[in-house]
Amino acid sequence: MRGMLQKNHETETAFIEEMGVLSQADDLPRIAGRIVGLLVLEEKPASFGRIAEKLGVSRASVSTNTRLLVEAGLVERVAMPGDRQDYYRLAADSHLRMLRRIVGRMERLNAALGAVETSLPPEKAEVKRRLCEFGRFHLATIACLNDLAAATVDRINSLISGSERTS
Amino acid sequence: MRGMLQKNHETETAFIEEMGVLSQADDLPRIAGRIVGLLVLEEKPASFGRIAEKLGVSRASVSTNTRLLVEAGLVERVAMPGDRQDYYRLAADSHLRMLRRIVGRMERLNAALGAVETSLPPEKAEVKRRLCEFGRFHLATIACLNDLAAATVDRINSLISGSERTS
DNA sequence: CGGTTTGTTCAGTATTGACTGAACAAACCG
DNA sequence: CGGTTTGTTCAGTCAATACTGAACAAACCG
Repeated sequence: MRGMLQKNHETETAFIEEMGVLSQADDLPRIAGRIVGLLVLEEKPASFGRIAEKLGVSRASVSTNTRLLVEAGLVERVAMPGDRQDYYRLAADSHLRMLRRIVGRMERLNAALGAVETSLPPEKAEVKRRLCEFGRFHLATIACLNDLAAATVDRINSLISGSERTS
Repeated sequence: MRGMLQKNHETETAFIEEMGVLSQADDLPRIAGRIVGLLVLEEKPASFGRIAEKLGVSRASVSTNTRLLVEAGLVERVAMPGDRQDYYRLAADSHLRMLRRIVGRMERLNAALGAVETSLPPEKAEVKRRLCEFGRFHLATIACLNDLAAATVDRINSLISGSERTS
């Protein structure tokens, strides 16, 4: 039984660390990703102090990274009545936000791509063709992800209307 | 006219730099991304020396990063008859490879996610529900991207069979 | 009020890993 | 063979930035 719990704990930290690594690929500090990972696994909103303690990081880091996450819309700050501490939980649409971040990056690349394509002299037909294909591919990916986002919005809406959020 | 060319050059370097930044989000050094950007814009396969010169980086960096890119399947090393230098060009399916890298990362996260979900005690129903939704979302995204990949494979095949690659 | 708890900010440290230079290996050339 | 060109490798440097500690501000409590 003890072994079970230990193993459980290990997989949890593994998951949290994995989220941390992943976050680096998303222009976010590793701690930010670990916070997200922790919040995914938390039953109730987690207090500022709890986050610092559980992850073993300074309060400064918690402050900075929660701010980043709230700005990115991935995490929500919630107030607990009768407690002065700040509490945090995953945003209901955190998936969407992550998706939108990816899409945003692709769109930025696409803009640079379009600019260079139009500024290219006509004799570079082969390069133009390649750029065009590149752009087409990106647009297809963006469209695909946007569809997914729309579908997810629907799912969330139906979930929320179906059963009210546990406060 | 001179201004045109200048502007053209600026957008090209802007594009190359953008690719460099993007590559960091893909676990690749910035120079690797810049090499890809350069190869996108090159009419013919680019020589080892040309890459180093155009990007203003050391031969060591070119060597390391081309190796990374070839290993990742994003770039191909080609031989030019009568020239001892190595030449590089974009892989025909470079888009796909990038896509697969993204999918691979999502699958890795999904594995950690599944592990923690099964190891979780039954009383944490809310967390389980959240994890399940998270996983479902990832699976949907992966499926979506795989469809896109399949479609792209078709496009490439038809392109190749339609007009032979200009050597 | 002073004292405590909580959160922010910022200067400084520490770490990570990209990038380089130099030494090396290999293939060509005279 | 020596000399040249090309590519690789590796130790070391450098830069970017994540993270911390400490000083600070703000809100609460006695």
